[in-house]
Amino acid sequence: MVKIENSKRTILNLAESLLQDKGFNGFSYAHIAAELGVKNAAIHYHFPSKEDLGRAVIQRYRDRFKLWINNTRVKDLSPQEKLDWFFSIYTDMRSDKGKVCLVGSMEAEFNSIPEGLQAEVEGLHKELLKWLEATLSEGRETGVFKFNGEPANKAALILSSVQGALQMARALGTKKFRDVVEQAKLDLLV
Amino acid sequence: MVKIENSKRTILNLAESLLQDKGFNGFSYAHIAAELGVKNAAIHYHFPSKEDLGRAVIQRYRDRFKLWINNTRVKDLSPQEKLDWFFSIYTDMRSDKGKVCLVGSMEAEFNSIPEGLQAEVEGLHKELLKWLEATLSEGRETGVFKFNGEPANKAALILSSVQGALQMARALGTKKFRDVVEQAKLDLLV
DNA sequence: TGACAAACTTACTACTTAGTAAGTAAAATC
DNA sequence: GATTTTACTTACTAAGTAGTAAGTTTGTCA
Repeated sequence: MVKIENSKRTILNLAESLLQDKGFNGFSYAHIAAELGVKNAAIHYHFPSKEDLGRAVIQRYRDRFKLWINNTRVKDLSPQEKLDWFFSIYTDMRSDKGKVCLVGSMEAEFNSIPEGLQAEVEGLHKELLKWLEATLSEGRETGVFKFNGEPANKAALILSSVQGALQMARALGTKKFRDVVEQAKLDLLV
Repeated sequence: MVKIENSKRTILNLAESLLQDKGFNGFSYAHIAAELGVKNAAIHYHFPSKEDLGRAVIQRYRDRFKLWINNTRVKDLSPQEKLDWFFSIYTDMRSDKGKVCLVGSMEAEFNSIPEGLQAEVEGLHKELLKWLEATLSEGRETGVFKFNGEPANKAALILSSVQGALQMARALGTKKFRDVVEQAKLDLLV
């Protein structure tokens, strides 16, 4: 008997990775089991249904994001540094086997995933937007960012564009992703 | 015996719709057959493999886009009108049962679709970008658009953002999609 | 030391998947 | 009018899917 927490965490890690690589309909319990060297039923023991597994992955992601943004390491950064940190999350995904944003992956397949997952995705997306909006707002007030319109709309545009850019990079290469990030920064220049 | 062209076209219409609704891994030959009131094998008669069907959908989409942009209806428009026409394509997708961009849908599942499809998606994405870049270039030269940096990068950002915004709208509603489009226009204002 | 519970395996079910081979009815072509 | 071609249906196959029930091993704790 190995430690509970390790098995469960390893499954979540693999599921998260597969979600961002192949999509929810693109991986199966058999893939996870094979990779871990266990049987299918072992995965069902920890996560009875695929919906349970998907929900757990997103819930963990949400918790992690909340922890990050409330950590002084991020909280005390300047708006520009906060934005750079934000972009670096996506740059890291691109570097990590060309993964895409969890939210984008699930929203592309939104109408063929369980409802419980849809609700979880909605929650995560709102949290990402809210933080980005606050960061853009703070940056404009302190005069380091410049843009027209509502911070909420600018946040929606920037988040959509990095989400889309990670997908674009799969067909057109990493350079295209970097171009989008650079353009997004350029469009905030005072 | 019904007409060849009608059957084939009906299958393509349904497949395109399902691709933009559920994703490549989210629909099956059985779905199409049931909807059309025929048997599975009838679909295989027209498109031997699912890869053949997917390729045909994207090839038709590429042909359609080429026809549109070379038609005087679009070719003779002003840069602003061209951009509005471009955005209207995506607005129409959103109105049509919350569909997403074909390219975004396939790129989200890129690593779990056949290689022949990947190549076709790459081609389509390049064509979309090329046209948008030319339109932005023309608009900046004639003084109706204003932006920093390369037109190619601005095109990549705008295309990524509408692609991402259609996905975002599935979780957060149509208003969010419209907000992104308005912000994109605002960011081009002279 | 014995009961219990955690973390599995074995062995399975019911269903869906893409894909095929052989047959059939009707339309088009010679 | 006979032959061929088109557009299917019928009837499969082999593989993969999520999920379950019952048994087994192994560590923990009273």
